[in-house]
Amino acid sequence: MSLLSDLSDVFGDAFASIGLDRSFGEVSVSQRPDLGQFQCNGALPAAKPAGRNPREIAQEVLEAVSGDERIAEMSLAGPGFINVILTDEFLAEALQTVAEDGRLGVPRAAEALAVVVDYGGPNVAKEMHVGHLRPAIIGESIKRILLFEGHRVAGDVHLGDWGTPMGQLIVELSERQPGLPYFDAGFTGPYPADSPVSVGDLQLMYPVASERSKQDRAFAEAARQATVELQDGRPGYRALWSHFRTVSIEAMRDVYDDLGVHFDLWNGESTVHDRIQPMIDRLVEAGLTRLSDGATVIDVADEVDTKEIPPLLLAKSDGAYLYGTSDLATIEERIEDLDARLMVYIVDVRQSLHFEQVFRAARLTGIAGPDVVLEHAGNGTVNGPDGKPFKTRDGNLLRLADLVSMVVERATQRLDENELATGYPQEERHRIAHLVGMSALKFGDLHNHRTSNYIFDVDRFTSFDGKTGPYLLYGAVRIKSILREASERGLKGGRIIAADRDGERNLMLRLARLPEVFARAVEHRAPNQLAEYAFELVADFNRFYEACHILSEPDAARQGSWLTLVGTTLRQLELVLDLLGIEIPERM
RNA sequence: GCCCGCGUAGCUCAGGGGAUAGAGCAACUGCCUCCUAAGCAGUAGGUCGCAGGUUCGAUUCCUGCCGCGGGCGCCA
Repeated sequence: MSLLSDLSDVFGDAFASIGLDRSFGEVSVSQRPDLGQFQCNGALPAAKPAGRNPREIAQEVLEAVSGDERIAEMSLAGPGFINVILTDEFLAEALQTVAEDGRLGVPRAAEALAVVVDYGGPNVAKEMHVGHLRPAIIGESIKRILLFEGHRVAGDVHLGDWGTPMGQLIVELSERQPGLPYFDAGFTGPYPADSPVSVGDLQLMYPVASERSKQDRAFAEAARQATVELQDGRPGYRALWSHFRTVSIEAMRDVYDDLGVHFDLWNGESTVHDRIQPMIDRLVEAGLTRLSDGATVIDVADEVDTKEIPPLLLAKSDGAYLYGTSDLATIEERIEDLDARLMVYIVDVRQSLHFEQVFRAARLTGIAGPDVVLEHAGNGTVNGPDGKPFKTRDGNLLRLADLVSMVVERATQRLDENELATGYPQEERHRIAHLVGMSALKFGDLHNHRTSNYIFDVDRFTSFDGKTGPYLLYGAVRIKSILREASERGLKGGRIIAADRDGERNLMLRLARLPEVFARAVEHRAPNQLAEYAFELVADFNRFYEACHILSEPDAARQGSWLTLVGTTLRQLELVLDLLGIEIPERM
């Protein structure tokens, strides 16, 4: 399988052979490359329970392993570290296996699960802003990671399309355009096919209506009433709402398309509306709820809790549902309709208490059985250069569409400054600028840990130097260029042979590490692990490129080996960047 | 008040119980008759917030404190 698991087996056997637990044989990549490629520290934790000296144990393990043809050198160091260096022949064989593997060494999950990744969460009629950036980028990556692991994954944008704001907009519009048939209770239809409002109109109306609800009690009451009627199915309101939803989705899709973020499901709170009342009735009948100040709640606190967990509100005292209610019903819907076994929510970490409540409620009510995993993989925020939440000069949240065009404009400037992609057709140049911009944006975001807040800095992200998206794209394009040139000269990749210099050996060692990195990314839902790997891979390739002049190499076998190595590097880079949602241009 | 997260190089950030804590930027020194120099090689830069504890070993796990941010039933 992977180099690390193979080596762990070897050392596990050795520990077993001297009567110690084989789990002590775990091998990791060396932290001291000057002393070895890999290390096994098992003798240290093994010493205490065995009541023995760790160096003595390490010495016996070392002797038990010695003679293994795959290992070129071993040494005992410090209090009981075992350093390992592989033979170049074995390393070459291992890489040959990676090169021949369609999955580049990464195993599939033992069991393919139906998974829903819930990310996005924009609201109908409301402009998308910076706050929607991280869930979109991280969610897209986590979806791709789980998909590659072999699961059946559906990404759900999960719109906010069913709450009080919908009623507010209906009332607001009824005042602005009272003559529309949607407001005429006696109208028998059919309603116009075209929306009476554009998404721009909605986005202007939204804050106005929202503000009025706070100031004007009559308006708020009318909005509440409209919301109830909408949810009860009043035809005119439903028809109008449907227009709101449609024009909003069109606008969202434009932004998401620019970001390369794609959803399988455009569901929302409204999707589960019909399930909510029956669900509540059932829970009430089962005695799982209670009334609290007129509201229907479900207690989710547990005696062993160290913190106070308030009950989840299923229905307000006026009978209206809350978002926790639809979240609970959505869990039920996904299990029943999609047979979902894992749901991952990529939502701001600040919502963690809410998810804790919803997940507990799902458990307590039996909606989610023990075979269903519910997970809130929270994300941090995007901050401005001052370290505070990103705002525009006038104090508003930056529109996501503006952020995207800002990055693409800066990327275009960078191309100009560096006289790159000059002489290309205008259309290709635009495309390259877009891809460079997106790589900058996404890598700038994803190389941070999922839960950290980070400072957004266009200049730094779009820089052509250092740890940036453009650096990765450059590396990938350079590799493509070499392979194109090789192909034109009729050169072909051959079997990988033993490395004879560091630049080559280090690239091989890097390429063998993907399985562990991928496993870690899956386990922690941590795309930054893959982002870091992509950077290290390109950096190792650049060193290899410096040390090994591929196209002029006179030894045909070595040149063939190098070409396979270059090809494998490109395939891994394409895979990893694709898992991050980053697309590579053909040239730049 | 209770709970959650963060505090690592001048800046932006990684870091999986292990040895000498890393990267990028910024600073400084080198390398283009050679596959894209958007690159490579090197130098310098640290009480890992503070104090305890667990451990053979703690930046990592636990407790307390300080600082910053966030959350805490009828919004989402």
